[in-house]
Amino acid sequence: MSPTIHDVARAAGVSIKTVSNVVNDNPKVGPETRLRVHRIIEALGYRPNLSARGLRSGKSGVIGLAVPSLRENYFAELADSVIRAAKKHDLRVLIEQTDGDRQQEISILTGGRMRFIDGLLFSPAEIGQQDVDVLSGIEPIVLLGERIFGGPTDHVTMHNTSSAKAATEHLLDLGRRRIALIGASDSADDAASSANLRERGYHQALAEAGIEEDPRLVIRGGKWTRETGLDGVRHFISNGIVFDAIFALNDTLALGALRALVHAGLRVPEDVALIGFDNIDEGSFSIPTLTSVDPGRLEIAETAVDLLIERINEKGERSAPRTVKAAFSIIKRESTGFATDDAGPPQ
Amino acid sequence: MSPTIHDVARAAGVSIKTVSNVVNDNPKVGPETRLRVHRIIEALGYRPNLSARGLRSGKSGVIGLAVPSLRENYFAELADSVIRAAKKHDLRVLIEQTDGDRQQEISILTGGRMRFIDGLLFSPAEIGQQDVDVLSGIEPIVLLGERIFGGPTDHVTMHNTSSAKAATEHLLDLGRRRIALIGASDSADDAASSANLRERGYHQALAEAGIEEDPRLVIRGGKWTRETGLDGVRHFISNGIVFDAIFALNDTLALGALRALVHAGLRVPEDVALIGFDNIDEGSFSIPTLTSVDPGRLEIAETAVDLLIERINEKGERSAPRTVKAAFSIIKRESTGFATDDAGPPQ
DNA sequence: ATAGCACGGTACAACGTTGTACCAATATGC
DNA sequence: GCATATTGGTACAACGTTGTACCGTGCTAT
Repeated sequence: MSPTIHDVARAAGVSIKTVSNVVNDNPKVGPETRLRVHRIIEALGYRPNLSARGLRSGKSGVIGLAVPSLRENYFAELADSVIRAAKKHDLRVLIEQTDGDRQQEISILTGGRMRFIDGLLFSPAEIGQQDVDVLSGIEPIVLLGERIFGGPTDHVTMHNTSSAKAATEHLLDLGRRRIALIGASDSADDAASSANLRERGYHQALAEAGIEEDPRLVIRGGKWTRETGLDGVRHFISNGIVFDAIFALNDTLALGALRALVHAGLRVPEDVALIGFDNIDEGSFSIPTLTSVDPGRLEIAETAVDLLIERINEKGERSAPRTVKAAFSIIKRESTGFATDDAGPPQ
Repeated sequence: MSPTIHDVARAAGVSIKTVSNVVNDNPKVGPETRLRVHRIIEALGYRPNLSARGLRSGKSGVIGLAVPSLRENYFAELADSVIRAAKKHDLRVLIEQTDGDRQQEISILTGGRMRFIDGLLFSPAEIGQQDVDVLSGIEPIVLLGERIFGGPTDHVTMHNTSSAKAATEHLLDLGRRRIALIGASDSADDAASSANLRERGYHQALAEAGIEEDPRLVIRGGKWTRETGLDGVRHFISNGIVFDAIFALNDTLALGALRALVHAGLRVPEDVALIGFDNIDEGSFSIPTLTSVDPGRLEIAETAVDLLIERINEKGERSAPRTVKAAFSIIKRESTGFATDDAGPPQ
């Protein structure tokens, strides 16, 4: 068995509390005692037992991150950013995957699977406004992304509508007029879903430009996968629907669409300009490179961790929930005609 | 505060042990008592405190996974597979990133940062044979990938050499004779590194085919990133080195190379056939889709979790370390001339 | 009738830590 | 020279669980 604080205390001829004080840099211990204890700790290879510490202090030093799947690039990159942000505060991250499944999402929130984490960063995919009550659990939660507004928890999100509007305007600036939208929701119910928020920006931009919309240009339904993007373009082509630009509601859709465009012999950006959303790493290496909305992933991760830590350390009354929106930007690359000679690494 | 086992016991009029027995499906409790306790648990929303349980049982139900970075697709996908495999055994996964940095790798192994995990899956990038001693820590460790052989721990790996040989043979079968290698190591010291093992397979295949090698076709040094792949191809072109195929030692390198090839107006696979290694998701959506060596990621993850669990449950003497190699296969796609009409999702 | 036993349950200690309360010795103030 | 801080330390309880040992009741087998 690994040595405990008792073993160290015995070997050093002091009380266990003194060892504890040394370990925690508690001032109440003289310099030479401190040195002696440190030496014994080193010699024995003592490491505090985090379960015991967690039990005693009520903190484990671990936060949870629940995302649909790490196989979706955006979430892998988000997880990377979260782990880095957490590390700065000496926190570790436990990752759960929900597969975008409502049952699994709820089970994580209620199941107590994560009982010893100090707090949870939760990126919901399916649960929405109607599930607000399951969020009022005990542990601090910070929500990432959309779907639940006015809930009882902090919320870090992005400028979905205005950035989507900016993306559409970028295509309009290129002179495109028949701009397709891929990845729209097939249900208007959940007005706060990413899909519906972003779609709103699309409509706003077109309206302000005085463009008459063709509803056939909007592909609804389907998961935000490459298949959906690919099928969307195929649908346009096989039905003779003409388009000169595509706004895909995330990069994965855009990359799927890109594949179908190339396959069909359409040139990007000459025949069709293409813009995605998320600015995943892959977009700077696709052929052509992909113009995309950068939703501020790094800022989202860092803000979320900061908010969560505040909640964890909050004593007494829980203060009112806050919502933070990260700054966005449009990253212009080859798929809308902007040369990126050197396909450099993303930030 | 959340309710404890004591609250439940008081409300149900039983002892805390009985509640514990109910929670753990211990048989020593009558049906109606069990029902009553269950009801109270439900009503109070009681969830066992995992820190306390962990302290008492010496197990936390959490395993660690240390990888260079989730931003590298292979590791994101590996993490996904590990989380899924762990979930089947009701284990949770805590992820640490080492950034492929030797200091960070060592600090994870020695630092006790992960003190309350039951075991660690460790995917080393920098530490090697010379660091074998830091592995003989207390907690069970299973190594993923290469670099350390004959160490004191279990080891789940892949058929690096024979699969690399098969990859090269695949290119030879297409009639290619000037096969470039991208991603080779610039140090022959660490014979057990993935790079050197795979390179050996390349040489073996060429030798058996009776092909005289041109050392200029081997690009050494650089991280396994898209940039390195891209730079490799640029180097060939700008130096007038002729080649008709590329074996990239991982898919990221291959995708970088692909970008440079397209940029240079070379057709894949007509002018240059291309094969990668890892079979990451992205390869089935690149343009053209990427032929790759599938190293058996799923099998690796599941085997590793199984081995780790065995170690965790092992009592007394630690048995001899084992090494398992997963089965590989060559996934033939467009980059070596195999049509994949429908760019379907990977397994 | 009684030993034996299964059943359903309880009491208590222990896991390894840290907070609270306390204490002894030395230094400080007037 | 005596009260009073200050410093460096100790003892003990408590965090919430589960394993071990135990106990009472009622049933079965002799």
